[in-house]
Order: sequence, then C-alpha cells, then structure tokens
Amino acid sequence: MLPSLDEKLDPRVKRTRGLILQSFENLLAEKNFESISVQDITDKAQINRATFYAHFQDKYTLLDYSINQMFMQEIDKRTLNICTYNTDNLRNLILVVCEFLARLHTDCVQPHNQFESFVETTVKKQVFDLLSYWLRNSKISTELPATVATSAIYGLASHYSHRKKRPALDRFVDEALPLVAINLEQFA
Amino acid sequence: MLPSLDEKLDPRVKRTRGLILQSFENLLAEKNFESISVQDITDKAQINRATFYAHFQDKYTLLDYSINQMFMQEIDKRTLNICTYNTDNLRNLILVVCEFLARLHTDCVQPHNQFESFVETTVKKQVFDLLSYWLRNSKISTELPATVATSAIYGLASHYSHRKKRPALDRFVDEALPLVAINLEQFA
DNA sequence: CAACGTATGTTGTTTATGCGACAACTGTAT
DNA sequence: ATACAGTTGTCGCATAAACAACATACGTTG
Repeated sequence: MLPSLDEKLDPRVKRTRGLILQSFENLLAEKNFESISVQDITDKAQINRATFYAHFQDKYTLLDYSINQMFMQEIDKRTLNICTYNTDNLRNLILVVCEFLARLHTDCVQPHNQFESFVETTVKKQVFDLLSYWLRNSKISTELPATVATSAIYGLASHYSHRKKRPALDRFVDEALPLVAINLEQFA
Repeated sequence: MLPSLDEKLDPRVKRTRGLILQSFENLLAEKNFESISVQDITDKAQINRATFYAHFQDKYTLLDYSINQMFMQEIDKRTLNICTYNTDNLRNLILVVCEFLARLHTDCVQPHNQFESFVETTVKKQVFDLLSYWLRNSKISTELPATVATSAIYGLASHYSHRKKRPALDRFVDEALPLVAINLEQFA
C-alpha cells in the first residue's frame, strides 16, 4: 500500500496544518498563487506567521504539500491505492485525474503561470508512483510503460479540463481509456 | 456601553474557547446537558481534556458562559447594547428574548431539568443589566421597574417559546409590548 | 541615489496545550 | 459486600505555538 499518511502526531500539529491547508485552499479560490503572501495565509488560518515556518519552508513547499494531499485524498476515496492493475482501475484513475484538474480550474483563480506546471509535476509523480505500484509484480521493467501512461493520462486530463465546455466525463473517459490501456495490456 | 468582550488575548486561547463552545453547542443539539461529559466535549473539540479545565471550572461554568455568549451575540447584532430606552428598543429586546428561547427549544434536546432554570437566571441577569443601562440617567431608582420589566419579558418569552404552535412573532410582540412598557414609560 | 513600505525567513523567550498518571467519586453488576 | 467501569478534577513534565525583534531583500516613489 502506498504511503497515505494519517500518522498519529500531536493534535496541535494536526490542527495547525489543517488550518494552514484550509486557509491556503480558500485563498487559492480568491487570488492566484503568486499574490498570496505567507501573512495572508496565517491571518486567515489564525496562527502566527512564525508558526507557518515551523511546518513549511515557504509557500511553494506548502503548495506542493497541498496538491499532494488533495490528490491523494481523491485516490484514497476510491481505494485506488490498495489495488493492482486492471482496466477498471485504470479507468477510475483517469477519471480522478480529470476531475481533479477540472476542479482545480473551476475553483482556483489561476491565470497562466508556474502554478500550472507545478501541478503537472506533482500530479504526474503521484500517477507514476501509483502505476508503478500497480505493476509491482511484473517480471519485466515497468518504467517506460508507466512513464508513457502517466504522460498520456495527464495530457488527456489537462486537455479535458481546459475545454470551455466540457463534454460528459464518462464519455470522455470511455474514449480516452483504450489509448492509455494499449501500453499496459500486457500487464493485465 | 455594556461590556461585550472581544478582548485581545492569545489566539490559542480564542481558538480553544471557540472550539469548546462550538463542540458544546453541537452536543446540546444531540443530547441533553446532564448526559454530556467533559470528555465528550473535548473529543469533539479536538482538544485535551486537561485543557478544558484550564478554561472552565466544570461543564456548568461552560454552560453559563455559553448562554451568556449566545445571548450577548444577539444583543450585539441589533446594537441594543449601545442605546438608551425607548419603545422601539424595548420592542426589539422582547423580540430577541423570544427568538432566543425559541431557538434554544428547537435546537437543543432538553427535557425538563436544571437546564431551563439555568437559562432563566442567566438571561434574566443580562436583560436586567441591559435595562438598567438604558435607564442609567434616570434621577429616580430604576431597580424595581427594571426588575418587573425583566420578569415580564422573560415570562412572556418563555410562554411564547413553549407554545406547541407558535404564533407569528411580530404579532405576539405587538401584544406583549404594552404590558411591559407600562412600567417604563416614565423613563421615555 | 535615498528613503520608504512591504514581504521574507530566523531567533530567543514566554505561554498554552498535550499527555500520562493519579486519587476520589459514582453507578452497576456480580 | 466487592469488584468493575466510567467520570471528574488535578498534577508535573514535554512540546507546539505565540510573540517581538531582527536582518535581509525587493519594488516603488521622490
């Protein structure tokens, strides 16, 4: 099982991180990432600015953590982190990525900037790790197939999420699925 | 102006008290006061049980504080704490007490018990103090008129809040107003 | 250029909270 | 009666968070 982390740590830490996360995500809905200051975050979270630095190096580290958390939560919700490869799970994964990017685009004020590419890096890493985990029992190397599939999934999801008028997600995924599955069928 | 307290104190204290208050009020909606343990409160508030005792002597102190806070909030909302006596303000005060008791009866699971009389004491004290404040410039003693008016207001509001089928509040207050105002008109 | 306002990280100290343990009391069941 | 389980209020100690102050950097404005 992939490391989804709900470790037992000091409740104060949990609470503070939660407050920071929530504050940050709310702020992302109001202004774009660049214009958010650490002070903004801590004000809304009702914590001291110095405390922020006890948990995150800077707001970039927070963004990374935040994206990871949000995405992992969606993965967990569908228990995709405790399964193995098959077409059905792959379909769900594509669905999750599409939904995730779509939500990010509708919820966050984000003109083009580093935000986009940041999300790409973070999400791709998670998708790649998940695929690698699914294929963990393969006798042959899974690196290239997983890489290709990851790029394909992200590319399709990004495409989907940028559509002015998004088509029905289910139909979109139906079309997308075989294009991704083709390189993974050998592992089914 | 009466002491409505939003003092500057440690943000941790504010947060903790807020969590306790909220947890407590939510619990009141689920079970009756007697069956709520301190552990219940701190569990839901996500704070340590010992921390509770750093803020309140026991759950009775908390109840007192909670009722006071809730009621004062309603008073503040209508700026009744920064005005002087006139019929209009009196009308609003009666309205507030009626609404407050009514909300308490619909929101809280409360069969007959000490809860009821506890609320009475607390609310009456606030009403009395407020009336005394309104009449602060009177040359003659306001103690008896304020006492009578306080009892009348609470009695009417309690009556209203216990009705199975409550009549329209505005109409009720219209009827009630003159009965209370009669002893205060000399101060208008 | 200089003066200014604002945001960033960092530090040392103080304070609030978490934690585990304890004795005392309650009600309940055996 | 005795044992048991649960709640209460309190304690000392460990640790996270608040706070104020500081140096640094950056952009703006005069």
